[in-house]
Amino acid sequence: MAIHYEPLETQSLAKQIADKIRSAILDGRLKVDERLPTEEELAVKFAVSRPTIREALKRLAAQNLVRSRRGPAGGTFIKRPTPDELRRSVATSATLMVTFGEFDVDAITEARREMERLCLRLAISRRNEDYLKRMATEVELQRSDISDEEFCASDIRFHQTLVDATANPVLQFNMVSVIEALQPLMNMIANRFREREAIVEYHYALYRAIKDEDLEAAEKALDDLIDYLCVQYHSAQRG
Amino acid sequence: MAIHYEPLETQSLAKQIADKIRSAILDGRLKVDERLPTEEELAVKFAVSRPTIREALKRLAAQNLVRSRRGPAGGTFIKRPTPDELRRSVATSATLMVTFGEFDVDAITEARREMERLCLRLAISRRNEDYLKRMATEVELQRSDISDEEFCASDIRFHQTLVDATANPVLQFNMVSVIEALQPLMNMIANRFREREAIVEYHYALYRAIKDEDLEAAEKALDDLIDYLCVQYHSAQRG
DNA sequence: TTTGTATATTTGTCAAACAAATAGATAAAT
DNA sequence: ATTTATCTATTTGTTTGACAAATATACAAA
Repeated sequence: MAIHYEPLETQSLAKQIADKIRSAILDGRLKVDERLPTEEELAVKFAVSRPTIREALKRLAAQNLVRSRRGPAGGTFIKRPTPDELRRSVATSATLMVTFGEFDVDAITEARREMERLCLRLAISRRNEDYLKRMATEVELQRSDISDEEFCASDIRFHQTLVDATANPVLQFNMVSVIEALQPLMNMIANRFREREAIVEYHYALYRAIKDEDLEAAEKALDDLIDYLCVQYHSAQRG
Repeated sequence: MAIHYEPLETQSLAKQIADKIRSAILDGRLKVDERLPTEEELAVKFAVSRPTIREALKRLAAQNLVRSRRGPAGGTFIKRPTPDELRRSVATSATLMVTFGEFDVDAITEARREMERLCLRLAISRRNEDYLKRMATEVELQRSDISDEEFCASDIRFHQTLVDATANPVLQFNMVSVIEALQPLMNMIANRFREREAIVEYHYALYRAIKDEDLEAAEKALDDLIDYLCVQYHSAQRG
């Protein structure tokens, strides 16, 4: 019988130190804007050299958990990651899941259909002129003569606005990854004029339905849009 | 009028280098398992010192994008983050959003109610004995005499299993943050025996409804559970 | 054929120093 | 007296050079 030994994994000192400080931040033993000791002092405290301490701090900086400033009043401070940084981090994770094939197209479209439908319902029940105006602006833009990149960017903004209209930050946070995950597919089919035109019309139908507070029409427009994207995708796969 | 100058932000060399390599990874110019040049060579290539290169690589390591090994066949390799690492990263981001007050309890419960209801529908339509068995096991466990920590962990597993039953990896990925986000609230009320008992009964009702493919009963059980959590939370706030 | 050993390579760590930014104190000029 | 310039101390940013530790490869010995 094969004996399974412990990983024994002697991790690098820098990683161990980074993990210690991170958990101190996450469970509140270190508070936001608090100043860490200087790198020199940390080196003494952890009995390692300054470069090792720096590697640890850079790991934390990569996760937006600390920031550093030079000078006498400088140092390394506990930082509160901004919502935008956290959203961006989630979006990156979602993109990696897609590029490494963890999400198949069917799963992505199903999730998006279900979740965006849900957002639709809430958006209509909280109908708000401001968001409607922003959606109309994006549709206008998409009808005009813009580049494929601008079209894709506008597409993202259109759907994100729809999600923002739910007035629910948790849904907004989660939809980032779903919208982002579908983007490669959008890019693929956005460079054909006919496809773009069709998509804009679905967007307009969606906008109108929300404006009229017509849930049924809105759900149909969303279904049609996603069905259309699926068909286009599968035909592109064959062709 | 105050003039707003550009940030002018001269970022550290290590950060610039890390960002360059990261974008090369993300848009596929560097492929998984590919070996980067040695730290020495990178130092020459970017015209900086080795510690600076190392700080850059450690930033990437913190994001699970590279791994390093010592020795002749060692070096720094492009790594594909595992789904679990990415989920953990999302969970951490969600936790930070909660602890920094970006999500209020109403938004969290609304999102969870809506999204878990959606998962419920899919889970029933894809009813699977394996997942049902796992849910039953968790309910049994929750009925037994376990610590509060174990109870909370089991609660997470119960709901995660429900989500897994949708067989949709995108939903699974997203629900991590919603389930995680509600956890502080769970912890708060899990240390009272009566509350625990009530929660288990809702879990059991949920399990039974899915087993019987009774969507209506399942939605009611979920609603009741979340309503109960809300009531408990608000009474705890007052008390 | 197996086992041990040397060797080269590469990351991990350390030590000491200088560069650059910057807050605060001090001196100079108006 | 108030502003401006300069100095100084402090802290992160970066460099250099070195040694330690791990490990794949080749080679020698049993």
